[in-house]
Amino acid sequence: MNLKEKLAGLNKKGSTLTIQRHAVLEYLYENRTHPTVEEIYHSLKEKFSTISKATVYNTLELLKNHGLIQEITIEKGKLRFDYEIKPHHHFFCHKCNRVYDVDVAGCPLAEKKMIDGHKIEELRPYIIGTCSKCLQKEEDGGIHS
Amino acid sequence: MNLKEKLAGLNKKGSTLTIQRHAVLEYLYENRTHPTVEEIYHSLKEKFSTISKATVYNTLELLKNHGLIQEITIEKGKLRFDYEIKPHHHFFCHKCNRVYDVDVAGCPLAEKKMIDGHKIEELRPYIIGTCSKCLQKEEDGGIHS
DNA sequence: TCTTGACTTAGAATCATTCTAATATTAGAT
DNA sequence: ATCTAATATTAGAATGATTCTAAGTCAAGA
Repeated sequence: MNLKEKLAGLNKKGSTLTIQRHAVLEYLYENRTHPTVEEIYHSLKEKFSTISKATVYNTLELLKNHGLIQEITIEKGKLRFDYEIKPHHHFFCHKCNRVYDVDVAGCPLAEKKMIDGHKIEELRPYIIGTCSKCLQKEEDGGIHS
Repeated sequence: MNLKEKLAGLNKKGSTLTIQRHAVLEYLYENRTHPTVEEIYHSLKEKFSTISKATVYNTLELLKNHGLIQEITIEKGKLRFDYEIKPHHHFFCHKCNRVYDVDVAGCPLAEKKMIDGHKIEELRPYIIGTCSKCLQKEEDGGIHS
């Protein structure tokens, strides 16, 4: 879904499209790095010097509840958000704390609505490890040590 | 792996098996409800009135690093832990905040060591939704309303 | 234009986690 | 058994993320 559609989606669902909400969604549209709330807030603060953290949190919660963005709980103690809502896996590098999108075909849960009598509403397939960049660094270090 | 094996495992890996560490691991062995740190601490506090939260956190971190327990980041803002380390999916009910174990056969990541050049060290397959108990409650409510 | 409800704001409050510095315990050497 | 150095535990302070609060602002419809 493109940015305009999502912005329009907000209105349709009975929520006002304020300048702050526009800014948050636009930020996520332009930054596909799975930013933390702090990163989003800090960046928006430069454009809108009076924007409040509460507004950022409220907006992210609203967008999430409208199904327009995705919440990521891959890293302990802090939230990240993703503009992309199509189901996909996330890879978290515990060395550099980056989050990567990865495509994994053939997930047996992809089409399931229920499991063990529980209603499935969202999948959060997370993978933890060391990313290619960090592996490369370790290798470079290894050669000279 | 049974409790004795895990307790012995600690020693083998060069860590002292203190009474506190024993208590934490035993608590997880006996409580397979994926308890939060607060729940673990609160319960142990009744037996060991002087146990410190720092010790609980340190011990959980140690056990996790020794590969004896599993950390769960399914719920925003707080950690949970699982005695069971065999790969399995977790289901989080956002109505009652319970975490369930679920078995999902045929995960295409099960045997993979690498993905997109990243080294896979741990899988955290999380599912969010409404659990059977909460679905039942909603239904009961619906009948009478 | 007025009113009402929705939205934003700054900062306080809360909650989870980590840090700190002092004390206690352990394992290994004597 | 005693000593010692390293390791572990403790209480409470500090930090960091998130939520709450109360006051002020804005927006859409009468």
